[in-house]
Amino acid sequence: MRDMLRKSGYKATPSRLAILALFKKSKNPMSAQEIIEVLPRDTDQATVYRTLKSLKGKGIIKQIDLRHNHAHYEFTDIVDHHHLICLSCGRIEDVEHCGVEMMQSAILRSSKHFTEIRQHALEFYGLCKACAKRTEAAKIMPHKSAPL
Amino acid sequence: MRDMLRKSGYKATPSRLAILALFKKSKNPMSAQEIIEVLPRDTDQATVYRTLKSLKGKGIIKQIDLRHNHAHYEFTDIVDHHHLICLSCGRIEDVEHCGVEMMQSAILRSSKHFTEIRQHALEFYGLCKACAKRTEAAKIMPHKSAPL
DNA sequence: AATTTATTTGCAAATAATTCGCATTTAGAT
DNA sequence: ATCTAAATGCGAATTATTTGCAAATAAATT
Repeated sequence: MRDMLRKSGYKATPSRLAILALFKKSKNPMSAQEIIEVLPRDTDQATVYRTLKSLKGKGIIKQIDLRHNHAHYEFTDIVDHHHLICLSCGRIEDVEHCGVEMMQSAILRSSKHFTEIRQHALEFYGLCKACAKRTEAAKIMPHKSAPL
Repeated sequence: MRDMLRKSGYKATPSRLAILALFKKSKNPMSAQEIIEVLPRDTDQATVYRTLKSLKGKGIIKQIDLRHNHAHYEFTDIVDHHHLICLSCGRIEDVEHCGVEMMQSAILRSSKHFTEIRQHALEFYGLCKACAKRTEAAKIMPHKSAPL
């Protein structure tokens, strides 16, 4: 962790180490607010936002869009993966090994204006089993910070 | 347009018709602010946001994540497509016919908790030719409301 | 170990982005 | 032409994120 920060040209401060530790152990993407709440109360929100931006800039974490009205972030794994997100309860499940990389060269070849793809985001929105069961297809009651 | 709204159970008001017209003619995803600015000054921002939410709820438009710090929306086409987004200048190009639908049944089969996929989002972030040319690989100067 | 300095932090206040309550208006049904 | 539920405008509230600046501190240097 320390080294990871130093190699990126950042100082290894307690806040940053704490935030990185959080990311390492959390299995779901986290929002800035979630991090602020979980963190021992001595780190200011400005610091959290600044840290997220720095880490994102170096590719240590990446931003995920869950269609809530704020950003989520997660540790950048070796294995790139994507997400299944329940439209009703917000539950998240990882999807490993998407074949998207294979599409990229084909996409670039047929693109008028682009030469290079550096990242991609792929999320699936649907219903988890629990919600599908208690929900007649049409009537979805989205959770508090949820989409639809 | 009128019918589209009525069939969805909404009244066909001038604001809504104007917003739908905008979506129909715009080739890029639009943010709430862009819509508010372009619209003749007699539609309130609250109305715009409410309309976006309604249209999104019925699937008439869909929300797109461009990693700016606000949502974008675009008309839901018959042909589903995705986007190439330039990390440097923000330029957007459409990508037609992604093969993602074919992945969905495989994904559901191997999922522990999900039974149904209703939507997906797939965006590619990279560099357009112009930016790739004037930018030494490492130093990207992101545009105002841009990511990285 | 003490000193130095460029980074980083906390705080408080600013700016964005989005939503809400409520009185008034209006589309579309009767 | 009348009625009514739905939609709008307005202002104010919330939520999300960013900024300026003085004080604190990690790590390089002596």
